[in-house]
Amino acid sequence: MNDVAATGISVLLVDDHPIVRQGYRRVLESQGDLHVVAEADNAADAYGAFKAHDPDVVVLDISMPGASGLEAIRNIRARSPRARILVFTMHNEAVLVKAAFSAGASGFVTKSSEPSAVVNAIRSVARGERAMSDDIAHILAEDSLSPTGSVLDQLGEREIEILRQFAGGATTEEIATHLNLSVKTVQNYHYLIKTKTGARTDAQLVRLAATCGLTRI
Amino acid sequence: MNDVAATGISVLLVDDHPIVRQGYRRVLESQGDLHVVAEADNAADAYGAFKAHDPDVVVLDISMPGASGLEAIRNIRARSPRARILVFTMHNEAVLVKAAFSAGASGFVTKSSEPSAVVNAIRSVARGERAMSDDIAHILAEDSLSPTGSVLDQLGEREIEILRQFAGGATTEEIATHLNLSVKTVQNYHYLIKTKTGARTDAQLVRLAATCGLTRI
DNA sequence: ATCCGGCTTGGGAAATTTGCCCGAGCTGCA
DNA sequence: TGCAGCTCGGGCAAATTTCCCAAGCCGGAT
Repeated sequence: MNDVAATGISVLLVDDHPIVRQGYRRVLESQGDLHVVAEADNAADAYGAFKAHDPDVVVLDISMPGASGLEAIRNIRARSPRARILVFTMHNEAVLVKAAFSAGASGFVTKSSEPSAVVNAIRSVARGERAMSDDIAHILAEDSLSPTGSVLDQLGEREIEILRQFAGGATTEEIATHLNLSVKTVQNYHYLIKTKTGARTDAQLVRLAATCGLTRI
Repeated sequence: MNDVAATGISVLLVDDHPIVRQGYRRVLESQGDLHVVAEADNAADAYGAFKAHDPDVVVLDISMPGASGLEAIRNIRARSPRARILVFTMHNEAVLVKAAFSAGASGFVTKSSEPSAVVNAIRSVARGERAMSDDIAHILAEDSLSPTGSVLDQLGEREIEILRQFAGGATTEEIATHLNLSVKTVQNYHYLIKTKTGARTDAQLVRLAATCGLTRI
């Protein structure tokens, strides 16, 4: 491996919003040492782009249609354990953060962070360090202290993803398509989530998701 | 800068993610005719910034924490009816689009749009035209409904009451009992409300009720 | 090595709800 | 008088939800 510090840091941007990618690209490139060598707008393309360009850092938003972003992380890491992945998203739920790290992410930064925090996180991750924004650290700290787990802790990763999409207004079929599952499976998850959380109504489910920060209203 | 009209279009950016604002700013300013004169990261500051800078166009994401973005639109328009507001968000639910337009927005563009579509929308809005991205036009076309009013204006007294209880988490039977109606009638109202508002999902209904202040979450 | 438990994925079948059509009573209004 | 709109519910096919079950997989415990 050559010296990253001398040549700069190559970045693969993964986000489903074209304009957002454009913006990030400009912000990162204005730093001088960061170079966006490729972009992808979905989890499926992310690994292809990674393979083709072998970037130092992958910056990706985990809230994408198609396969879950967590899926993408595992995907990339399974084939390239050296990969450095920085999750960059608007979500800040403790369960999500933990899921991302255990999936193999090297860092987790929210979009509420200052641009400087984001670029510093990219540099940290490129050096092989772990990185997270202050708000994430705070949330993880609180979480580790609280004896009463959030309701979401009872839910598996898939369940959380489905709950998020459901609360966001997606139909069962849309979720099935996004996640490449059968409608039947999504229906079963829907039911499972309700029983696990104790919600007796779809509306209660949405409120629950909202109060847990899974969705914004 | 003497004549704004001759020198380009001044823009106020409202989005709660600093990095995202940075990115938009760079994308817009690279166009030459667009100038970001101010930014705000919440609905409350948006009007202050508007008053201070009198921009030609306000570009804002309605999915912000704190006060609803719709609130912000109404706020600005109430005091400055000339204001041109372009909603720029990742959401693409028909109910939200209609709510935004009836709140006084001049345009609605999703973040899935190409950057060129976004800047063109800004130019259109600056000229006083209405603008929306193709996906939004498609969604509204499908929706193909009555000329607007606030979404709640289409609903009768009973419908609103039932929507409130439903969004609050009540079961169909519970609502029927509370209001002394047959379950069948409540079911019919449920259906009616969905078709009238264009909500395709119970979750969308809850979100709608929440954004209209019918229920708190 | 083996077993256990949990996650994920779906089948099946009964129960319930939805989607959409309908009619009827009531009110206000032209 | 008549129309229009809200309120209330029946009917019925289609879809969804509700439960229960099974199989594969994986990680941890024995």
